[in-house]
Amino acid sequence: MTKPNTPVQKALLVEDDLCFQDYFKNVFSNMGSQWRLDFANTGAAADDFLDRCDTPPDLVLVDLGLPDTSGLEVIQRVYQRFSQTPIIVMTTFSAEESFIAAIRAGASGYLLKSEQAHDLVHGIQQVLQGNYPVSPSLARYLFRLSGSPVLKESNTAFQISPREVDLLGGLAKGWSYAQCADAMGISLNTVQSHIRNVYRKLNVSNQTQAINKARASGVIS
Amino acid sequence: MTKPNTPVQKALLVEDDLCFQDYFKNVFSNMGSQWRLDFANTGAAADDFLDRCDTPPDLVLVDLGLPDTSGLEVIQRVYQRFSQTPIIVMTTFSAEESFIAAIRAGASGYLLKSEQAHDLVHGIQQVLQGNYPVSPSLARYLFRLSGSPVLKESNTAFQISPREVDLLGGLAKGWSYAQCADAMGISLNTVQSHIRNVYRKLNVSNQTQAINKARASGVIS
DNA sequence: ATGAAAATCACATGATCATGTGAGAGATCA
DNA sequence: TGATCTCTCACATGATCATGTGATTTTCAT
Repeated sequence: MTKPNTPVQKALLVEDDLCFQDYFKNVFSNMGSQWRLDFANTGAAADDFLDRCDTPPDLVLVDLGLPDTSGLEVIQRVYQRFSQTPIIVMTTFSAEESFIAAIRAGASGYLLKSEQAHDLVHGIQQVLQGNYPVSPSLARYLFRLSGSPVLKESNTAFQISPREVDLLGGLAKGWSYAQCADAMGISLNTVQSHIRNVYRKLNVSNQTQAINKARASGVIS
Repeated sequence: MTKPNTPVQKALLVEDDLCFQDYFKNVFSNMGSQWRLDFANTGAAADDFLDRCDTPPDLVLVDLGLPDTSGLEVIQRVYQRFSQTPIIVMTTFSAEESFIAAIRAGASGYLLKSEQAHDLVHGIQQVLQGNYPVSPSLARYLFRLSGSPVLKESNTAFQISPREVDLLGGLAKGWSYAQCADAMGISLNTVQSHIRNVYRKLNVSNQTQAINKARASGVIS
């Protein structure tokens, strides 16, 4: 498929975890063809890079757990600017809800970081060939999704409001409702009201599940 | 310092995260001298390796977040067997409590995984030269510690039992007490009994705090 | 062998959380 | 303008969690 003298292709990795940056240097060294890897630690850095780009990148890898801005926004901006560039989403957890949102934002594939290195290589190569790879555990989810009533619920990509994020952040630190109420300057009743809405949006029924799901979706760090 | 023809030194990395294993291959390739890296995914695998060792390893790196057994136990066994071998502890988070315990168990240094690669190289080289490196954020903690009443509290290195770890694992997944009880095959009363002991050991007063502290100490992943 | 710690259970009670219903003020968008 | 959403609050109730006291068995190290 590839000519003897393959030109260097360039990829952008939007990822704040240094460990994972190095991991991907390794993954790309096993990819067969020549690759130049650029890194962006934050959404802002990714924007900078895209501004300075004269030619579209051949591949963009986005982590959904970025500190400053949602990885989804990065995907949207990349897609708006370079609609032909394949975008692969990666998350640490199996965040089913965010999958739908990521694909809608323009992602071409969705891989879990926990995959073995050669599976990642395979997934990336599939994207470059025009396919839409997803991790096995997500594929199972999609299978369940098709034609099931679950579709409607998960279809509405949830939107957690700023105050709800504040609250989740407090709870994630181990604060009680009363402490969160104090810190946020609202009443205990209001905290419970927010929690009720968060649980509905995330489709969970206790704190830990909510925190886990919020983390998995990149809502909180 | 090193002769022109430096002999190959061998290091053991006790770490279950594949990503970090790759990261360390990279770190060691920047170390200057020749290194042979061996890996152990679990505490049991580390024991196996040590049994088969004819000569002591030149360096042991231990992750405190192993799945089967506490990293502390690995440190103790390495120290008992090869008291001259430098042991470096690594954790993802800044776990002040476990620092004291790790040093007592025989560790020579304590580094955070979030450090830059060249800082890790530097820390490792310091250990090999007989120094006791710690990450900057931990150094701050130690400074605060000296001569402060905090010492007594953190001095009591907590030891979470296997069953307690099981329970924390279930809770971290978002399970209720009843679900944990079912999964563990014990009564709800026993779950509450375990929780009471965990809270006392970790000095916390709710689930999220316990999970956070357990994660930070490498008790659960 | 004696003490310490782990693991198991019971009973009990107050605190906190989860959930339901309802409602008013403000912002935004069609 | 009406619909929708966020943010705020109140009242209420059942479920779950946090904590105390006490007890038995097993295991493990001194």
